[in-house]
Amino acid sequence: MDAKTLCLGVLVMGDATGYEIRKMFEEGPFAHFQDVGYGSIYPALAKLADEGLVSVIEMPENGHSDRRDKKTYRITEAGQRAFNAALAKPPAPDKIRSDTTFLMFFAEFMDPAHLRAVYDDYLTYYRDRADFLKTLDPEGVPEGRLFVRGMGLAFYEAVADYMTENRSRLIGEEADAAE
Amino acid sequence: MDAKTLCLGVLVMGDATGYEIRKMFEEGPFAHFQDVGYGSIYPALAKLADEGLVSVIEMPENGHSDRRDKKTYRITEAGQRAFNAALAKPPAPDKIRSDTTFLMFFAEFMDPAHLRAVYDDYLTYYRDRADFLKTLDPEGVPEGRLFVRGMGLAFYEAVADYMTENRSRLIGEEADAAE
DNA sequence: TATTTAATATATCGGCTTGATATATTATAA
DNA sequence: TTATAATATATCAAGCCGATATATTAAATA
Repeated sequence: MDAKTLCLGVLVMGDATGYEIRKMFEEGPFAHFQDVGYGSIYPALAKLADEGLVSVIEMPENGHSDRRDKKTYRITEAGQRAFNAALAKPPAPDKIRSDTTFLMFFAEFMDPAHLRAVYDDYLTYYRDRADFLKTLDPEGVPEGRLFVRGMGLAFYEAVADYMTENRSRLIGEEADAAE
Repeated sequence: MDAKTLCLGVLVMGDATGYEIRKMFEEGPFAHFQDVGYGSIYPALAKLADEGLVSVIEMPENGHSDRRDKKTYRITEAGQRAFNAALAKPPAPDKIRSDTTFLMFFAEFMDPAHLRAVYDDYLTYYRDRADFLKTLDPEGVPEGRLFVRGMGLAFYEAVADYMTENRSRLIGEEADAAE
């Protein structure tokens, strides 16, 4: 899924600036299964505007502001069609990059204290992500989004539970005593 | 984790060609949490050789072969040190790219038959991956690798179970009847 | 046996992404 | 009032990705 399609996906849900699009992937509803940075978003929006798939609204509501540079993007009808076409294509296989898992794979080569710190940070992160998803209100959210949210929760909890139950397999007592 | 470190990780487990390194990430023990292609591996191996972190053995065992181009790589002592140093650094956060999840997020916009095909392919893939991990023999495998294998299994099963239990939320009966 | 297909193996290249950085404004907190 | 955090756009070098080209060797099929 290229940056252009990801941007269109955000824009079908409503107008947004490049900054707001980024937030959707950093901490918003896409955070647990997609990522895209400014370095991809701004060029993608420029191309989409070139192709007529989005329109640019410079400074919408607060008309009297001095702020010249804020640009809000809106998907066009052609953009809607392009997005639907992208959804109709067979998706690429999942791609997961977990450096932490790579470290745990080589646990034998690692300093026990460092391994323990990495392990517990990772476990905390996964538990926090799961807890966060549980706080979200399902009211008025389309079924597709709720389904994906539930799948993210299942995933985060499975990993966190596994790491809680199997911690002693990688983390020795000395490492715990060390702090 | 850059391509150089990933290659070193494979080589600490034994000598390998670029092709064999790739297989480790495509279908081998790293398949469920890392990926790297030829376009990264061959340049990385060249750089590692330049820096003295790996040595190159051209045509090892079958001495009389006509095959001139096969290159087997072996990690050096400096390479071992470089790898240990890479393991000691704090790992980057996980990065997940699931185009299929992105599609399911926008289930409302999709053709039901296509959604169903995508859904069931994905579910089958996850179930197959889980089943495959269960067939592996734990005999003689270091604890770190077994731990990671178990975590992969927990992850695959959690997703497959969720998708089995919640299928009807996204996939209607018409879509099933359509085939 | 001959031929085709699949697997092994190296390598490159354009386009795209990543992560860092620069810059400036606006809102909030101290 | 001042400092800090959040909002916002943009660019760039380095590196990665997917596709492609090429060739050999092993296995399967006709």
